[in-house]
Amino acid sequence: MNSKENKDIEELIQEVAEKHFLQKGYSMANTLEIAKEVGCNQALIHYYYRSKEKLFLKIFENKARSFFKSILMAGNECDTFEESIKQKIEAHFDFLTENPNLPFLVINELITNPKRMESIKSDLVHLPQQIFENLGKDLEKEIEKGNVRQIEAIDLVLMIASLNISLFLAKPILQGVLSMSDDEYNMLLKRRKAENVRIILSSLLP
Amino acid sequence: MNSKENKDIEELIQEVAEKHFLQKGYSMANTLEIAKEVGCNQALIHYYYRSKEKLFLKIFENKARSFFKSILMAGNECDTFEESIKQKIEAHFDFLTENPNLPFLVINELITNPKRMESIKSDLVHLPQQIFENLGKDLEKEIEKGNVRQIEAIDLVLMIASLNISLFLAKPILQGVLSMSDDEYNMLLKRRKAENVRIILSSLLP
DNA sequence: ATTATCTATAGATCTATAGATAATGC
DNA sequence: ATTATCTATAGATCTATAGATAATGC
Repeated sequence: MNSKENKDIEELIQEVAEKHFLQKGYSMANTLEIAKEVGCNQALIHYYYRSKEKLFLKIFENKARSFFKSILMAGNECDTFEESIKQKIEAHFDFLTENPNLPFLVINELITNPKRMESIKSDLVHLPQQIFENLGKDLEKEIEKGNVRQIEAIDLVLMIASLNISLFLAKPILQGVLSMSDDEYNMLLKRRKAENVRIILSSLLP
Repeated sequence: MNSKENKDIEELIQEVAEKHFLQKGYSMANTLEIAKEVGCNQALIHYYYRSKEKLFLKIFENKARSFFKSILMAGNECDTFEESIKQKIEAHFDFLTENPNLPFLVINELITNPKRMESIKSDLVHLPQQIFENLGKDLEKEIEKGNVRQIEAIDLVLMIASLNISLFLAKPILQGVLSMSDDEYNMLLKRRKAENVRIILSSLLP
């Protein structure tokens, strides 16, 4: 509340909307509840953003971009290959810790509404390039040196993303089915972060 | 069409609804379109199932149960521990191949609507037991023998589930961002199935 | 007679817009 | 004067129900 009072309502609408979209996805979020939480009426959202769809896209395109980039962002100035992979995994994990609902949003929207892909595709055409130019070349070198078994960059990226992201998608399952408390869940996260590094590095050995 | 004509409309409604719920989730599926595809009017769905919610629960409870059981169902009559883990991973993977949208449905519903958990919880209270009674004990034995490193059953289950399920959740990403064709995606699946077995087994080594 | 299926529509929910009013900047 | 905010409501969409009609089984 305190810090909110000073802000632009326009900005505040976007922040609250972001929260709602991340928790419920596009179709289950609604402008009336967003307005309620902002403390304005529902029409004002349209005054600033024209439509629910435009408001969503403004948020989603940014979020999706950072989601996809998060896996490649770190570890580029490391001494050893092993260290750079470790950095990537941990940075990705930390990003997810800060954005725990983001995988749900991106996956949910891309599965239920294929048109979403079009709106973010232009941001992402360079992604395969980036993967292959950086990680792919590093991998090739290490494979040649005999430090790493034959593996494609895409498989490594998939493995990292899978092991990290699943933990955040599975939160309600872990808490509901296995009756984990918040504390237990957080402890699991911490343990899995280290485990994921270990698993992935050991799976790269020849 | 051919085989559909003979069936009960009641049964047909459930089948079509299942398809729609799996593709769109509860809130984005609607009874009018289900009726259209069935070839009846929308009121008939309520005649048989009373409400959209009741129709959904009838489907979801079954589906969720099989989703959770799928990871434990195989490999109980194997000669070696290694073989039994391999069987479990592959059986789980094959189950997902037959039910590629099921992870989306279960995860999506549990994240967006916490009440769903209540409706399936009674089916699942025995799950932790099952995990620990079977897999947990096997693991302990192997750890004692020195064949397997120290690891908890829950971590092994998480690893298997993560690596397998992610591939099916990521389908639109793989096809959209990396421009994979159906064929390429299916080849990736096949490769990953073998890879997942390999990764998991190697990660269990001391 | 009973069960299955249809038509028609009420009622809820949600987005979007028109038009009124209040706040702000010059 | 212009911009921000509000009230009120149209219009779309969807679920659910009431009541009519058709099909079925005895």
